[in-house]
Amino acid sequence: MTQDMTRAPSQVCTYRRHEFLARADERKDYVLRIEEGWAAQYRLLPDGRRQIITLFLPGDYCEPQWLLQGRATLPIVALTRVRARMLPHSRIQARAPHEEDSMIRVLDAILALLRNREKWISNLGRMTATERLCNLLCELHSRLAARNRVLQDRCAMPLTQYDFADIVGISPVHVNRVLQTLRGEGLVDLKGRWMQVRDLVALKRLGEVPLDPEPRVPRAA
Amino acid sequence: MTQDMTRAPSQVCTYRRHEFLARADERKDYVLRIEEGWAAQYRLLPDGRRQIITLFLPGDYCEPQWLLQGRATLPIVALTRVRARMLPHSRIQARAPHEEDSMIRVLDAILALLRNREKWISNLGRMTATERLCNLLCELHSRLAARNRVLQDRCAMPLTQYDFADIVGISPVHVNRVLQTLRGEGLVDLKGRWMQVRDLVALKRLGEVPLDPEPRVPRAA
DNA sequence: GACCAAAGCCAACCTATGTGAATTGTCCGG
DNA sequence: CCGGACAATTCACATAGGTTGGCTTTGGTC
Repeated sequence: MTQDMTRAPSQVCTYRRHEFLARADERKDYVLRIEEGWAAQYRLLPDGRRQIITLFLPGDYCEPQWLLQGRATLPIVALTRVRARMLPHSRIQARAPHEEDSMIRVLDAILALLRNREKWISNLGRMTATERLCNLLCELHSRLAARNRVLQDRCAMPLTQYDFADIVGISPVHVNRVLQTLRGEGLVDLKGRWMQVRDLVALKRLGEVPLDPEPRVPRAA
Repeated sequence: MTQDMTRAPSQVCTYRRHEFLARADERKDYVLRIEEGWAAQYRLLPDGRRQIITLFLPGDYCEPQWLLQGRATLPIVALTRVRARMLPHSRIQARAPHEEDSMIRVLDAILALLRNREKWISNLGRMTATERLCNLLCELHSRLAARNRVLQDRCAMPLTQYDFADIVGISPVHVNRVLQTLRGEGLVDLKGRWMQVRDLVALKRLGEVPLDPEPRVPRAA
């Protein structure tokens, strides 16, 4: 369980669209690293309203906190066909700090999640529908770019308008309205599972993507 | 720096209302444990819109992730007079796992934050103003109860209606409307920095506080 | 015990976004 | 090439919640 465990090629698993990578409260003695495809973690209200909490893209660790808590808290569903690598906890712990899939890297991923949620919370709480969508598109664009998955100004965009709705907390109909406008103004074009970003700067401006991350005085002061 | 460092009584600091416990991007080589008072972490949009991301109550570690990232990401402001204990990283690392303020405890706090944000995201994204407020009130009630700060059905409630607004993402005026209704229906009474919970069950029901945490089939399936 | 600022409250009006339901487009397997 | 299912689009109408502005109460301070 030392040499073999840490050297052996880790297991690869695949999921079809709509298949679960995790269910709520399931035990997990591994962490996934997504190689291909998209997945979403969500919460469901009793009456069927759904809110997507996290998006997992290629290269992301899917639920790094499984390492620490040993179980899933929310369901995770594949939005496309997904290929992922299973990284058993033991394997991660055996890695040297600088190596791929080491403890440090996974902890870092947890911190990144935490910070991303700060952003999502302020999006949902304080931004308009248009701002939220632009902000999301910018986020996806930059995450994909960081993984070399943007060619020219085009990248894959497997999310349906229903998915968008469940991420930015608006209705599917309104998603459609906003996307039409953005398309009309020549900012982005979503068509057939692909996104073409025509004016990234304008998109960032609309999405309030922080150019100056400096805080001001709080309202109360 | 071994014996002395880990045994010496850690430094206590106090902040007045509206004073900063942290500013964005400040270096932090300690974690705070709130002993008394409330604090809030927030994001500010360029035009002044504010969204509170985290509330820190007595007993909470204020920004456990400072341990891992060594710096603050967002400003934290005192909502009341606050007394907090400074726990230097070195001190935390020197603790045995079962002790107070050990590494494990702090990591646990990070995970708790992560999970709490899942809830806040789904609140903001998919619940109505009334649901959000009820849910928040339930959360605060239970967090205070866990720290033995609820007597009978009363507890301190230092948040102003502006604060509520910036937490649940609605306008202060609407906070007022909703609170009036809740008061009128005999569910809760917010008056002069105190909250009296008159019907906790009804409050939880309105706030969608999960009675069955089981997930259903996602919309897409 | 008067004063001031902050917090709470209220009403009239307005708009961003939701809802319901029907129509069209697209893709995939047989 | 056809049928079915899902996705996108449209439209008419409804409403939750935002905004503005003014008034009142509260609580802390000198």
